[in-house]
Amino acid sequence: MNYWLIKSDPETYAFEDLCREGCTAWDGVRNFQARNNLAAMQVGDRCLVYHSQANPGVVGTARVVKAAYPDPKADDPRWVNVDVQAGEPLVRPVPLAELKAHPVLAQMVVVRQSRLSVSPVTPAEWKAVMGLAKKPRG
DNA sequence: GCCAACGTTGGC
DNA sequence: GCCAACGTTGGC
Repeated sequence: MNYWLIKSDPETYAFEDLCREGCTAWDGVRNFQARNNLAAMQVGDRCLVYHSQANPGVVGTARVVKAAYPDPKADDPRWVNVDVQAGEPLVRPVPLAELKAHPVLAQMVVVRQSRLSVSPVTPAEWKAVMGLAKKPRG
């Protein structure tokens, strides 16, 4: 099982929207690197859901329930979607500033390459984020 | 609103 | 194939 981070602008589609829907197609990715990451996802993989823009940070988790398939809205079938199911909101969201300040998490792909919308997460990074999410304060 | 990083486009 | 110009994204 692998870990990933999927990014969304909450004004467009927030984690709360995913929780309300229960499950959604993660679509609209038009970047090769992000596409390759989507294509590598397997059913059962876990995702951190990250909000960009105002208050950037990790806000919740999700699970991959359907592996990559062509994005019906794309001209080119090589652009793919996956379906994800809402997991749990983090007890305390972890802001980007805390990722940057953390010795392990500062190395996360999303921190180093802020424009990449789908990125891999290592088990150690996942664990560290979950640890921070349980702390009452940074 | 500004700027940096990055991707894409188009001229050559 | 190179590179400058331009557009987009995201953090601050």
